Amino acid sequence: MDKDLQNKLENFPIESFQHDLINWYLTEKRDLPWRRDQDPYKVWVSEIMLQQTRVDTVIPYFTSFITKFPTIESLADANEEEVLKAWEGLGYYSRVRNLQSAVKEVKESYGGVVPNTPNEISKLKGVGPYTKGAILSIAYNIPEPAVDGNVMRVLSRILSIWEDIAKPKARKTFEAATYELISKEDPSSFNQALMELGALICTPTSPSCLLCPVREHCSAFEEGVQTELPIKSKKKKPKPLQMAAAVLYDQNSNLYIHKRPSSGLLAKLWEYPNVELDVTTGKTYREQLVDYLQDEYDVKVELSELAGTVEHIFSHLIWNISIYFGKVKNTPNGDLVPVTETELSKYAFPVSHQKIYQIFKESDFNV
DNA sequence: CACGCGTGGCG
DNA sequence: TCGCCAAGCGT
Repeated sequence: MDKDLQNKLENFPIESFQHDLINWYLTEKRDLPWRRDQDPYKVWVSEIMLQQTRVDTVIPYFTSFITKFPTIESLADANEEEVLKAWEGLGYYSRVRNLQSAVKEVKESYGGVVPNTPNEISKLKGVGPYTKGAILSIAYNIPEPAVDGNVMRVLSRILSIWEDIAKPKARKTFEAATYELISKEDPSSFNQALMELGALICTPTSPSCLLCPVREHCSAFEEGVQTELPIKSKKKKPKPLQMAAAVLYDQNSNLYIHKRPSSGLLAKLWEYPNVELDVTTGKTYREQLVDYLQDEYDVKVELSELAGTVEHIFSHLIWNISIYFGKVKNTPNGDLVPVTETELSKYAFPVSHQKIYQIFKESDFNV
């Protein structure tokens, strides 16, 4: 461990800090659906959903997901399409594909019981250092660090750690500190309390230090630098791409959709056929889309004029999608699947493609 | 290590 | 309007 940090921890009133933090948590913690019991499966599902996702967003998804898949076994045996549908709109879809894969592994190799050792649980797909510590501490009361963005922010202030928390190696520093600070009597409450404090009091831009149960232990507050911490380097801007998408239909009122590849962006989700446009050619977007539909799906179409646009912002890129409608003139190849509008609700789409369908539905375009 | 990987909310 | 997210993980 860093010598300076070691020095800070030696002079830190650990027991008093634990006591003040945990007592605050036990009094003030929110009544969240995944805190009703310590079922390791439910703790696991909640931790995966909460990765990079707000509590308010997760709550309805968690409730309905647990209703649909109440146990390890039910999720392991579930149809993949149905599982993706339950995640539709939550984002980071590899989370749920990895979760189902890991749950199958638990069913087959661990008798359906979530393992309770760091080694075994780390081998499960989608369970990284944070989720490992969260499940072990919250479900099994094992004193392992669960270092997320909240914990790094809170501890960077408490201990005045000026390390860039955007760098992967910073997590090591905070794990080392947490090993020293964590309550051996109640590691579950301790870890959750750090995160709860980060969510409710020790917030990123304007922390409520006057309400903080541990401000007398906080180095940054003492120095008046709480808003300078944590140090976090900037991410780079997403790169904009021009896209065109087609809502295709036939004389039987079928719509034509395509399943995305099993890896990469929005893997295994469904979409309306679309193509990235080359803005350097002389061809119009509409012409490029017609050519693409012919080349990719062997389909001839009668395409409308521009019907609308949809923007889809990812963390690393932006799709600017121009929307067209089109009647198919022949039967497309098997990569384009005809479905009725009723059947659409069984397929999981990214939000941008739900918006594309909305534009189609709300238009006065007659199918 | 750097980057790919979603989405909706907020100051 | 727009940057910055919010309980990260896989490669």
